[in-house]
Amino acid sequence: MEVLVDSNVITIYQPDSFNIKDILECGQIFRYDITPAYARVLSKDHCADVVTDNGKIVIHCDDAGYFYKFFDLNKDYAAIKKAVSVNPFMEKAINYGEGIRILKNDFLEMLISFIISSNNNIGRIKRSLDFICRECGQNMGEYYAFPSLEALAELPESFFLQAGCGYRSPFLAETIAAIKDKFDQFYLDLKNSDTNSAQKKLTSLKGVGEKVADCVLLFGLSRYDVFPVDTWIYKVYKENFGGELESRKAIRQYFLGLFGDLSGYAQQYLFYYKRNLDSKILK
DNA sequence: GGCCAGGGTAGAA
DNA sequence: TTCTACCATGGC
Repeated sequence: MEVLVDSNVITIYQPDSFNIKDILECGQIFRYDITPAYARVLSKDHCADVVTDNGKIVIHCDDAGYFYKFFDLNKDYAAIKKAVSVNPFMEKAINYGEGIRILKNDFLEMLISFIISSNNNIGRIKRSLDFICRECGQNMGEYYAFPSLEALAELPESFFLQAGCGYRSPFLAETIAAIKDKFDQFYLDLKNSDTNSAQKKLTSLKGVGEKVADCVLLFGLSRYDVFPVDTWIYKVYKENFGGELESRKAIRQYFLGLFGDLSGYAQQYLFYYKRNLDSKILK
């Protein structure tokens, strides 16, 4: 595909592996609106409007450099698909989610979002995050930014309860308090750590277990040698990979052995396909 | 009205 | 180290 980048517009001619519906609805992002005609995507304090016409994709945004990276446009997804297409089920999953790209999203936003995600559903996660941004994020005119860490640190636990975060509210308040004065160093530490020790550092935060840490690593730190095991992955392992393992940790290791450094991509195809298949969401 | 959702924590075994 | 009970909340 050919990508043209202007200051506020990105144009993709003959797109390959880019379908905005697949990208937004595969569970990696919670702040977006989508209609058949167009989609609005929010990340940190940025906003992009995506329209598809005649097989050409046009992205109007506030910072084309940010969204060129965000949409991972400098990557060959055809090669990734070929590599993770290890069996007929994977072929079907990849065919279903052919337009998926793993977004390079904001680390802090991913950390907060996936703490909220635990034992929760995507609809409620979206509503909680929307409330938090509307009440606490900067008003950008047509949308609200994700709140700064300083703004988040001002919020009492009761605010998160009001946002519908339930029993995760004290986890959020505690984790925000723990990182607020050392965020830059914490972030640099993670960037400079191998994936296993980065996961350990993340799980030391309240509300962050192995699965949430894997999601933060995948979507917020561009680590692809991870494999978040949620309820859908557990199901697809049991029902479609003939799995006899029981623990999430063992299932994670099984898939890491299968997909290696491309595990994160494979996981997204599986999650999206299985969830939509079982929920009878047709394309 | 019980089950489920992009699970994690604390305490017991 | 692994197992269990419990955790808010809304949609179905």
